[in-house]
Amino acid sequence: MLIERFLRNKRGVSLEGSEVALLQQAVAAVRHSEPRQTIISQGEEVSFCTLLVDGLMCRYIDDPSGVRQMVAVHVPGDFVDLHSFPMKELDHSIASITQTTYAVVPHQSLRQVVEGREELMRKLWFSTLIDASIHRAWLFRMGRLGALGRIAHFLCEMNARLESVGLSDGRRFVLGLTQADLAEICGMTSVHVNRVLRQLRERNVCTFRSSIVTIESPEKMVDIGSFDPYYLYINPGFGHKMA
Amino acid sequence: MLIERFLRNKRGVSLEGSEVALLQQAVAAVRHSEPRQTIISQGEEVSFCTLLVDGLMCRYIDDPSGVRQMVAVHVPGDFVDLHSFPMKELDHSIASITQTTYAVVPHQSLRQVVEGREELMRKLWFSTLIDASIHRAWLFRMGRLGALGRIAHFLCEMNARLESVGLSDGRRFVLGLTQADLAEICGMTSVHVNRVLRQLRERNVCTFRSSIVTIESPEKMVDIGSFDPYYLYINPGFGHKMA
DNA sequence: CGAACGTTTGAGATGACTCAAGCGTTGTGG
DNA sequence: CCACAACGCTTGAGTCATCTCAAACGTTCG
Repeated sequence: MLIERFLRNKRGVSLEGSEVALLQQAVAAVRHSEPRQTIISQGEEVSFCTLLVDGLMCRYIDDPSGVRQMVAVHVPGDFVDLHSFPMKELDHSIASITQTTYAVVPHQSLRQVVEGREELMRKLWFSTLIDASIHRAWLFRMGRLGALGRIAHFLCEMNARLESVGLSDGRRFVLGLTQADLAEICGMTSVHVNRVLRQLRERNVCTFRSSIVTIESPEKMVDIGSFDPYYLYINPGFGHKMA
Repeated sequence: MLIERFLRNKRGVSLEGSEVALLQQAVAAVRHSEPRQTIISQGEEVSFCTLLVDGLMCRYIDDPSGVRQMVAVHVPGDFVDLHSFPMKELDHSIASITQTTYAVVPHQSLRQVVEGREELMRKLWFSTLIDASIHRAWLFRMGRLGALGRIAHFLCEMNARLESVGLSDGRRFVLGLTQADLAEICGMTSVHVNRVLRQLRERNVCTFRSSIVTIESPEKMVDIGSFDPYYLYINPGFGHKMA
């Protein structure tokens, strides 16, 4: 069940059994990566897409001076670079953060799968647009929130996204990021990330220790981060998914 | 020729004459707006897309406290909310900045147009992915550049995008934004935007007066803004488009 | 045990913000 | 045709958030 998490619990879209089967068949290989490996470099021409099955990946742009800015973090079930299917080349790089397992789906196979299936193509398109929506929320975060708000907003997002694929209980989850990673995500220095995390801890809002995030006060978190999960297009009823 | 600028000079994609005609026929109405009008509000269910023909529009997210963060600026030829076609609802609002002319394209018509035309659908998809790519560049801008760099980067982007649709000569263009708009785009205050613009002027890099931007030193601009236009997916050979 | 890595803390520098006031231009009504 | 309101731009002074540089600490792993 490599792709069972893909588009799971997303509002406005839902894969049918036959579509899941088709995508499953399009998987050419399953691979593993060590932490902190570059999977695809900016500008490379790519002929396949990467579906993250386990672990965390990120997408980043580097500065001429060598500092990176992460532009996306991916959780299991994300089609990390589905946009390479229509685009062929990427404007950024992709790397693993933790150890990962991922499925490789050749563009060629995708082309066959969507042939004559506009509805499925629309769903794939939709999936890339959620990524764009997340980009916009990140822009809001960077533009309008201070350091405390940025970290809180990001952790709220991770909580919501992981919960929707069954990897958070809504308050506690494993997040294999370092403080330096958080800095690259939120556009700040790791020193300042450290101070902000301490504040969240001292205010009994949230703790982040050895890769485990515990949200003590979801209300305060949401408030500090001005977080509204609307942009994630998560089905509000996803808790009752078996109904 | 309402849509003649759409996807013009973009690398990796090019509309055929028949496709242009089809899209043209899908236009249900042409409308005008005054400056500073909300066109679509966040959360609204939409049944049509907006193709900007003339003027500037923006997309923004507002803060609970009422401050806006712009997440996109659109120039003529942009399909402002093509993503509403697969998504149906928007996670942000859309507003005009200047007076605008835009074409209204019902989702229904688009559905008919793409039916059985996967290649055209792929091109539309591509177009929404360029927006996502621009979002990522904005994230880089916000996360890694200081105030001076942010303004320079943004003006470089506008220059490149406007040039690709014939609205900049490569150094000089009309940009109907106020300093307060620039602040909302770059995540800073308008007071500070003002000081940064003065710096660019005093260093003979760029001037921005009464809606006219003049880039005196493209080299310095690119350098200050760490600008690499790769992410815009503009055809490098677009100057020779008639060849 | 030592190296490598991530975290923590401090002190000082600086970039960007806030508040506040003045200026210039444009458009409108008397 | 003038006066004034509205809006956007400009500038100054003081404050605060975040960064930089630097050092020390803890843990993990070979």
